[in-house]
Amino acid sequence: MTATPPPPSESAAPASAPVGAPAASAATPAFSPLYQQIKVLMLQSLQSGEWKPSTAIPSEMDLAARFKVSQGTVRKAIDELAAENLLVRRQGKGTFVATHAEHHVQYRFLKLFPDNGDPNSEGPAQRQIIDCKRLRASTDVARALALRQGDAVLQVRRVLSFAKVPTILEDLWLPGTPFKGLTAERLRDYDGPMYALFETEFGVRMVRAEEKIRAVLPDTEQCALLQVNSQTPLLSVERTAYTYNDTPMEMRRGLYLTDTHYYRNTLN
Amino acid sequence: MTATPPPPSESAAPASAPVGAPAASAATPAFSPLYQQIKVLMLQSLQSGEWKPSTAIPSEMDLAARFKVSQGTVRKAIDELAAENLLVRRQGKGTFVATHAEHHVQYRFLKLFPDNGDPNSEGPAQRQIIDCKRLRASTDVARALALRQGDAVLQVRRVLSFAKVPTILEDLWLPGTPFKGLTAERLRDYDGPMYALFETEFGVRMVRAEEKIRAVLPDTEQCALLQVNSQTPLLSVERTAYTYNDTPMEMRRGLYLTDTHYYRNTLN
DNA sequence: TAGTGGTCTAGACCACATA
DNA sequence: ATGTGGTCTAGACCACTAC
Repeated sequence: MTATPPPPSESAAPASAPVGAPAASAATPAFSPLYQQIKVLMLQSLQSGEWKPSTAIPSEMDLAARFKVSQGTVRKAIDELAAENLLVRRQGKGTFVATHAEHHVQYRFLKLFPDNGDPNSEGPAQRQIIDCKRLRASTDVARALALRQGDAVLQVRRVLSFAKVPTILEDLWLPGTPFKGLTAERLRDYDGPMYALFETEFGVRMVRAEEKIRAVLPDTEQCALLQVNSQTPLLSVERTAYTYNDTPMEMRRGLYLTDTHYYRNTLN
Repeated sequence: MTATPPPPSESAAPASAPVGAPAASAATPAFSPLYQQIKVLMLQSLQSGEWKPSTAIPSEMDLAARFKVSQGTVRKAIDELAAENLLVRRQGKGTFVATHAEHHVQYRFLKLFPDNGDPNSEGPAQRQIIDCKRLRASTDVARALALRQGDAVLQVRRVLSFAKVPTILEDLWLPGTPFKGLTAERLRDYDGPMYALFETEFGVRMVRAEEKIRAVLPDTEQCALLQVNSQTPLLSVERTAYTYNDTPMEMRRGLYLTDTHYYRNTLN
C-alpha cells in the first residue's frame, strides 16, 4: 500500500481518505491518525521477520522517506512501539528490535525477587527440565492458546532453584505447530532465558503477558518436586504470553515458594 | 523562577544555561531538556495545591506563554505527566488533574478480580472498619514511611466483603501528622475509595505504589475476621504508597482470599 | 566527519466539546 | 463560533557514537 500524506496547507483538496483504508467494506469508523497507520506497517515488518530481534531498523529519515511522511510522524510511531517495549532507542546508534536475549536483565517477565539483597547476589538460577512431551490440548489449554481441543501441544515441566533451593515449579504449554522440534535436550542445552530460545530457534517473540495470581497449597507431587510439605502455602502464577497481534503463544502455570522471595509489582 | 528559552536559530549566543539551574553548586551534571524542566515546574504546581485534583490546568497555550516556551514543549511535558497518570487529557475540554474520586474505575490500585464475570457484576464492596487507633511507629513501619521509630502513626484495620463474603483483611499505617484528625467515624461515613477521602480531606494524593506479594497462612485472629480456617492459603499483599516526589505516605498489608478471586497483573 | 536519535520551534489544520 | 487537545509538517540545532 502507499502512504499518501495529507496535502500541504495551500491545497484545498478534501480531506484525504485514511491511508490504507481502501474504498471497500465501509461500516467501520476506519479513521486513524497517520502515525498509527505507520505503526501498523512497522508492526508488520516486525512480525514478518523483515526486522529481526537485536538488529537495527532503518533510521527515522529512511523510514520517513519510505512511508512518504515527515520524520516527526515516524518518530511518534516509534515512540509508541518503544513504550510497548517492542523497540529500543539508542542515541547516536539507532533504533533496535527488542529481544529477550543479550539483555542485562535476564528473565524480563519474572517478578520474583529475593527478600535480602539484589537479584544478582544470589547468582543465576539453576534450571532443571523435568519433562517435555507432546500431547493433545485439554479444554483449558486450548482456550488459552486459541486452539481447538485435541490439537497438538507441547508440555514442559521444569524447576528453578536459587542458591540450590528449589523455588519455582513451572508447567508450560506451547502450541505444537510453531514449536515443532522442541525437545527436553534443546531446552537443557540452551544457556539463557527460555524466551530467548523461542526467539532464536523458533522465531516466536513474546511481547506481552497476563498473569493471574492466587495462594494455594501443593499436592503431593508438587511437594516432592519443590521439597516442601503439604502445608506450605505457594503462589500460583498462571500466565498467558502473547506475540504480536495479541496471539497467545504460551500458557504457563508456576508455583512460587515465597518464604525467602516475593513477587514484586508496581502500581501507577 | 523564570524560564529562558534557548535563542532562536539566527542567534549565535552560547547555549543558555539550564533553566532553573542557578550558577551555584556545580558538580552535578545539571543538564536537562527544557520539557523536563517544565515538567518539574508543573509537578510543583500539583504538589503545592495550585492545581487541585479533578480541576483543569491551564491550556497548553497558556502554559506555553507562562513558561515562555513553545506549545510543543509544554505538550511533551504534559505527555509524560499523563503517562504517569498524574494528569488526564480530554480532547476538546482540557487537561485535568487525575483523582482517585469520581472515576468510573473505583479502587485504581486494587488488582483483585472475580473469577467469573466482571468487577461490576458483583456490585460494590462492603467495607467494615474494625479499628482506627493512634500509636507509635514500629521499626518496620517507621522505615517504610520514612519516619523515626516511635513517631505517631495511625493504624487502621478493615475488612472488605464481596457479595457478603469477607475477602480482604487490611491493616494500614499512616503518618500521624498529615492525617491528624482521621477517625473510624470519618472512614465509616465516607462513601468512596479511601484514597479519595485522603485527597479531599487531607490533601494527600497517592500517585504510585509498590507491592510485595507472598502466599501465607492466617493466624487465629485473621481466621476469625475472614471466616476461614487456618489451612486456607491467602495472598499477602504488602504495599507502600507514595505521593509526589516519591514520599511514602502509607504502608498497607492486605490478606486476600483467592478462592473466587485472583490478583491480575500485566507484563510488558 | 558523518550519521543517528533527541530537543525545540512555528505554524497549519483536524476533531471534539461547549455555548 | 470559539477554544481545547490531537495530528502533521519542516527545519534548525544538540548530544552521542562511530569511523
